Amino acid sequence: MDVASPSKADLAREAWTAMLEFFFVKGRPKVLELWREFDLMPPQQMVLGLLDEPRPMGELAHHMHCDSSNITGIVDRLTERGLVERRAAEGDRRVKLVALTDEGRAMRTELIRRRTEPPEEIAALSDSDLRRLQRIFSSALSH
Amino acid sequence: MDVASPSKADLAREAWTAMLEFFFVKGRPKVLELWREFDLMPPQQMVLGLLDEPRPMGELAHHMHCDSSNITGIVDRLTERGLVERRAAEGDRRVKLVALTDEGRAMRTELIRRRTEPPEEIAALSDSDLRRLQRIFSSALSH
DNA sequence: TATTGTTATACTCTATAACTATA
DNA sequence: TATAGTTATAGAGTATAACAATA
Repeated sequence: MDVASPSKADLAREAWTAMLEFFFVKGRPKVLELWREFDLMPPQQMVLGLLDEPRPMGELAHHMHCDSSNITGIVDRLTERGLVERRAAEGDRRVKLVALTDEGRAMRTELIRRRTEPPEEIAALSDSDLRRLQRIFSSALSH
Repeated sequence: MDVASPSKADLAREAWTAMLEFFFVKGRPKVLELWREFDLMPPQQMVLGLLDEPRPMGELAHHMHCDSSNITGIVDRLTERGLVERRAAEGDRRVKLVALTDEGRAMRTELIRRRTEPPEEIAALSDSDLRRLQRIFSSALSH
């Protein structure tokens, strides 16, 4: 092993470490900023984000990798804020569909707009870098 | 605006969205896995990660972007587990230094090793992609 | 007076287990 | 019996405000 040319595994680990640091440490202030701006904790933001259409409680729990009992509380709080409502599902009366209210839909749109605003360090990259990132992570998401 | 060549702002937003999805949605199971594996919640992992050397409570709070009252509880729980201890700081008796125990140091090493293991989707990238990622995010971290 | 860290309080998230209504 | 969702409970994270010890 040549010290000047690290193994591929080392290279991957270095790159991964830098990315973790960027997203989970340097990016933390932005998470806190959105939390305060919308007065929505991350799990509430996640539920709002999932509601592109009405979805059953269980489906929300599945996508959030948490127990469905948590979803009850999260949806309760979103309901108290007037952002979502529970509806009956046709065909199975055990199922409750969570649907956005008009206010919830407006907040979801604004939240997504803010969440997807790239930070300066990304926005300033070259077209070549941006295209490469887009390709790498779109591909990673479909694997 | 040509539909086939999106503006740079759009390109940046697309790339950023894919990255957010990859790290915060697709990556969530790995976060939960480490949580269970070490029985350490993310904030406890973060404190352990910061302790490359003994640090004052306030410095931990600063790096975690949270109130110092939270650190009291987190350090209490790490102390009960025998992973860290509070020490007096020389020169200012108000300050308490949080230091790893031997057991804490061993767990920190293992935790960092596991955290920095790149997922398959990254490990499988070409050398060229990996080098590009390394360059982009190292640079982003120093800005 | 100002700063460091703790305590008190309230709310949210998280999991597990027991429960209700429905299938 | 099995499933969808809720309730009960306990532990952890978060913030704010009030406090003790020290500077």
